[in-house]
Amino acid sequence: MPDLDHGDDVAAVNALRSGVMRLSRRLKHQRVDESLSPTEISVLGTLARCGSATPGELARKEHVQPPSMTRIVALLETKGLVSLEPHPEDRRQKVVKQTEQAEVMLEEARRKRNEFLAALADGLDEDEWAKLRAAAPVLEKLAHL
Amino acid sequence: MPDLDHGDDVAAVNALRSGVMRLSRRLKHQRVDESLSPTEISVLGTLARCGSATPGELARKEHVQPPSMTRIVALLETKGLVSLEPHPEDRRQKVVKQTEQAEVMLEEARRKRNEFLAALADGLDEDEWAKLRAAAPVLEKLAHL
DNA sequence: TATTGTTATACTCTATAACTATA
DNA sequence: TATAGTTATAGAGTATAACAATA
Repeated sequence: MPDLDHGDDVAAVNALRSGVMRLSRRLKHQRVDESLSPTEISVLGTLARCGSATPGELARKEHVQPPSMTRIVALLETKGLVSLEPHPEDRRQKVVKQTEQAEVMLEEARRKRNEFLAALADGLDEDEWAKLRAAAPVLEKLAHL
Repeated sequence: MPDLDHGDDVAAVNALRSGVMRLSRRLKHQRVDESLSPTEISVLGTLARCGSATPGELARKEHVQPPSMTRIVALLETKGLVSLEPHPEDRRQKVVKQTEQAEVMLEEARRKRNEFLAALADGLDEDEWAKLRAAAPVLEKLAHL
């Protein structure tokens, strides 16, 4: 385990928390699609990686409560971005899958996101950008440890 | 400007956004003080660094609208964590300062935060932790570019 | 009896619009 | 006329509690 007693780590921890909270607020407003909340986009991203998942699995991965995921999945289904199928082995559960429309949407979203971050990245030098690139997967890991 | 056309950067951008959003959700729940929202804590952190600021300055730094900052400052004042003084040169403005109680609280908060992150950090190796440490200030910079 | 998911409800945080006071 | 801050109101997102269906 990293030694958190050092002053450097204490400062880093503060910067990390503060940076994550403020940046999340900015990203929340810089939506790739006005009709999609950050969590909805994140769910679609998860489905794109995992193929499919049950509402319960999605709730655990996104760190929201089951009733919240029920609502999110229902909204995504209304928008035609996911389909719900019965679970093959357990009739209590459901299987959430992304539709083809979601794949098209994600591709478009990726393009817009890159434009936004490219604009932000104008203020970063190559070294700073490299540090972010290196930390990105660690942030993801930290998010669901 | 970093070249965002590369596949690596596209993947990093996705991981960055997704990681920041999910981690922010976790941090939101892992509050150092149940009665303090993440933005309230962030405002206190800013005041600890800058000494004092006007509500308008705080709103810009935290990326919230002025009416939201009015409410946040009012809540912090109710809790005895900030004091409001008249601006010496402009009677429209106010000066927000942290109280001694806030300093004590922040010290306690830092201790609890470190416990929480130390627990999380159990799942990271030294190399991953170093990457986070390096990226933390860049995240902060990105948050208010 | 435990678990998955849903329904009903309430809360927290933030935004927008309209207003007041000062520059 | 422009700016700093406030008041009033609305909306988005999530949580908790209670419930239904299935294991």
